[in-house]
Amino acid sequence: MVGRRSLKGDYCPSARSLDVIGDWWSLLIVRDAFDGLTRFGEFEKSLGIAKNILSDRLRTLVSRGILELVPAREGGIRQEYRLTEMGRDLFPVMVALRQWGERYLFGPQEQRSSLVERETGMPVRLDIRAQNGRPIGPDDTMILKVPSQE
Amino acid sequence: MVGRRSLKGDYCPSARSLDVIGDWWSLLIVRDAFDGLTRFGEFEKSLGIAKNILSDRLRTLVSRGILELVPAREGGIRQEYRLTEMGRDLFPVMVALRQWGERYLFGPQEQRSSLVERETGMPVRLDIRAQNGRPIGPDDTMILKVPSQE
DNA sequence: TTGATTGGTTTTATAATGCAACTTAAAAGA
DNA sequence: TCTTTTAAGTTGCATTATAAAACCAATCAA
Repeated sequence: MVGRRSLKGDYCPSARSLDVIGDWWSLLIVRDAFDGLTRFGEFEKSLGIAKNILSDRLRTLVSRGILELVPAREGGIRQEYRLTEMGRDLFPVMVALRQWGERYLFGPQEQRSSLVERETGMPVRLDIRAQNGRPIGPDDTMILKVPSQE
Repeated sequence: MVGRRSLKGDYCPSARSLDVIGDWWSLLIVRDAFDGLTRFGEFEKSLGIAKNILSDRLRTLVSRGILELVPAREGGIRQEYRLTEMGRDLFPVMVALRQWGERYLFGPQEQRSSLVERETGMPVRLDIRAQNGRPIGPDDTMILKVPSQE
């Protein structure tokens, strides 16, 4: 590899997002962070990731504003990795990935973790709607490219 | 690398999804497919991806059921890559990535492509709701792990 | 039927990844 | 206080994935 082309300058927001969080590990770390993990060792154990890679990914996620390094809390913890607002706003991405995986990557009887509303225990729903609230699919939409890109 | 650990057996649907589409290129190819691209050369030109990598990714996406290889359409086209239903169902993932990128990865005046409803030209909205329709965020939810995982 | 285009494969170089061993500093224990 | 343990990395090396470019075969246009 001579160096991956950056998509920072791409006019497509999806492309820029993937440029920032589109590698193998970053979203898995974010998933674990949503799940309440905060410490280096917790991520390491949960993901089975090599220490140097985890170190690099955490550093990158912090530098990009998705995680922040909180110096300490109580009881001897040195530092914690916590989701920033930017990181928490990846919630819809995680939910969308989860829904797709549930539908296509599990057998009918297969056990899976599930995301539920805290109060009711009912599953969470994600849907795409037009401004008027009507649910829509890909065929109801189109991409407006920026002029210079055409 | 000695071979990335597969997450096929993970109980978390997000993890399995990332195992399938979590590499650098796959979702970019899917994005282009949503945008109407179907031919090898179109993807190559749009993404600036090396041919061997594109070839490998397309083969993988087909083998996983996200794209399908349609033999021909009209006028001597050899073959086309088209989204399957499984692939089209990645739409919410793409929209979620797009919304996040729009919010955090563009300057206020910066040009960007936008996803709009075809009929009205109005932007598309994505939201997460409880079963009763109330919009909710990450703090309103929790993960139910499978028993054996605990 | 010749030349160009499409859709790849092969080859080779380099960057990313993973593993294991090592380091450092803080926490816990005696 | 001094030692031991643990957490959180860093470093070095082997391996794999990726990229670029050259090559190749089947179409397609003329």
